[in-house]
Amino acid sequence: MSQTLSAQLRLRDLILSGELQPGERLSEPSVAERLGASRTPVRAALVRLAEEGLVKPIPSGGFAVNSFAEEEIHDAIELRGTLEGHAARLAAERGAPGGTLAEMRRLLVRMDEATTPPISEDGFTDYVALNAHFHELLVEAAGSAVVARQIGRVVALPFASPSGFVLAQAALPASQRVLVVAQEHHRAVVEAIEHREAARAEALMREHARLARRNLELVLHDQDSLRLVRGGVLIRRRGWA
Amino acid sequence: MSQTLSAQLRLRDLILSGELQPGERLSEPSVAERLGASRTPVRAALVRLAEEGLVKPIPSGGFAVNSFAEEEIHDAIELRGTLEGHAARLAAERGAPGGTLAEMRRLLVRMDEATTPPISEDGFTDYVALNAHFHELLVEAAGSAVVARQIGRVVALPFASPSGFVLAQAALPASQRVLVVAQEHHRAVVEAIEHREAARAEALMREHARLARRNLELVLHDQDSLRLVRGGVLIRRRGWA
DNA sequence: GCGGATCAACCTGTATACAGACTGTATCAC
DNA sequence: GTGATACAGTCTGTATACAGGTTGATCCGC
Repeated sequence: MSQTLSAQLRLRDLILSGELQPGERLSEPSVAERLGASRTPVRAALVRLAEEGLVKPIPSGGFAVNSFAEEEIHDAIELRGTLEGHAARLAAERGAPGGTLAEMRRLLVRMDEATTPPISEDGFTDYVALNAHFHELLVEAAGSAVVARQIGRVVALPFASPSGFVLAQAALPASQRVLVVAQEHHRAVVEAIEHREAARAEALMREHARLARRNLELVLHDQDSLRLVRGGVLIRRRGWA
Repeated sequence: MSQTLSAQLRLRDLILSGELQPGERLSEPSVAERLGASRTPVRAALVRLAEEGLVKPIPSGGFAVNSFAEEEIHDAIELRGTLEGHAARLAAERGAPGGTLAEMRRLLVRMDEATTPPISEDGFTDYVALNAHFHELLVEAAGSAVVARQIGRVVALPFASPSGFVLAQAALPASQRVLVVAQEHHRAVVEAIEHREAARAEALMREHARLARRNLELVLHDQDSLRLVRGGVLIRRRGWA
């Protein structure tokens, strides 16, 4: 693996885990020393993380760890809903590849299994992985590289991703009901794509993203569950320090 | 200005003007010599152009000038429609800043003036600038940095931008009618945002982008007008070499 | 004449040196 | 005590050297 990629991955981890605090300046020499690389790959990694949004350029040069207002995350999730709705609509209008749809149906069955009560902790973990895969397949079903790229950029922020709040939400009382509804959305959108019901497919994915928005609000006011959200340390809560 | 930024801008110009052919490999030393900079800022510029999409990473390392299939541009324009629809909906739902709306209304008047028949060539040029500004204001009206950033990324490709085909279309017979319709969309979307008619605002911007798609098709089969499209040389036409 | 191996040129990825700019602190004047 | 200023440390942006790998061409064998 290249030094640049390695630096990018490890730096991302350091930021998302909170080891590097939001607002902290990331000077190239210090990061280079910490990662055991030279400045050149570190700089390249910083540029890419800035593209992702985890890191923000400082006007006078260099980068600092970014932080995110509650409203921004709100917007990012809603935007994901619109984009996934766009993808679902395209898939329905143009027809999705049979193989992709078949795989989505297989996933549905496995997600059902993972979420039949009582849901174990492993069940939740499995669900997160399956859910992520399902959303990837949805993008694939749209058959558009342009759309895939764009969705990839929104989802790069972990708390905007489809599984961002699932694990944290598992600790909350309403978790099972939310999962049931989410799973119903999954099932319905596959059906809508199969039946070429474009408007329905689009509306479903928008509503689906709303579940994440609701989870965001619940989790934000529960210090403990927020710790379970990857990158949660980067979130600035309303009326907080 | 930094060497990196300068290299980025000039390299972009070289690519969009067709001086660097699609598919051509851009080796860092050759580009550096051509631009009179060293490899370091050239490499940084290439990374950013790759982010924009004008340049594509080669598996074995380095970059080549990218090219775009007709379908990709189709998809990019439709995606822009969805995103601008999203922005218009947000503006209507949340309420747009009064100053922004007022400026949009002033722009409408000036665009009317630029497009009252007979439309001069200057009229078209003016319209392109005003139209670009209008679309920027629409994004501003949504009041979401996340959305603005995302739209900015789609619009970075010049043929996916709101004014991408206006100039080329000016050479076509149906140009005046298209402009009348486009301008009606502009007027209606401002009205919809003012009246908080979110669904209408969204639908209008989607339909608005469809005009660009129609222009794309017209222009693609007219070699002469294609030359007027910035970045037109990068477009791979269906069933062409 | 054609396919494969060898070799040379070139290119990328990385490390590092250097100049100019910036930040923050400590000192001095008021 | 407060504000401005000078200075030192540090950082970024850039140039350049070097190693490993890739590409393309030439030459040889069949």
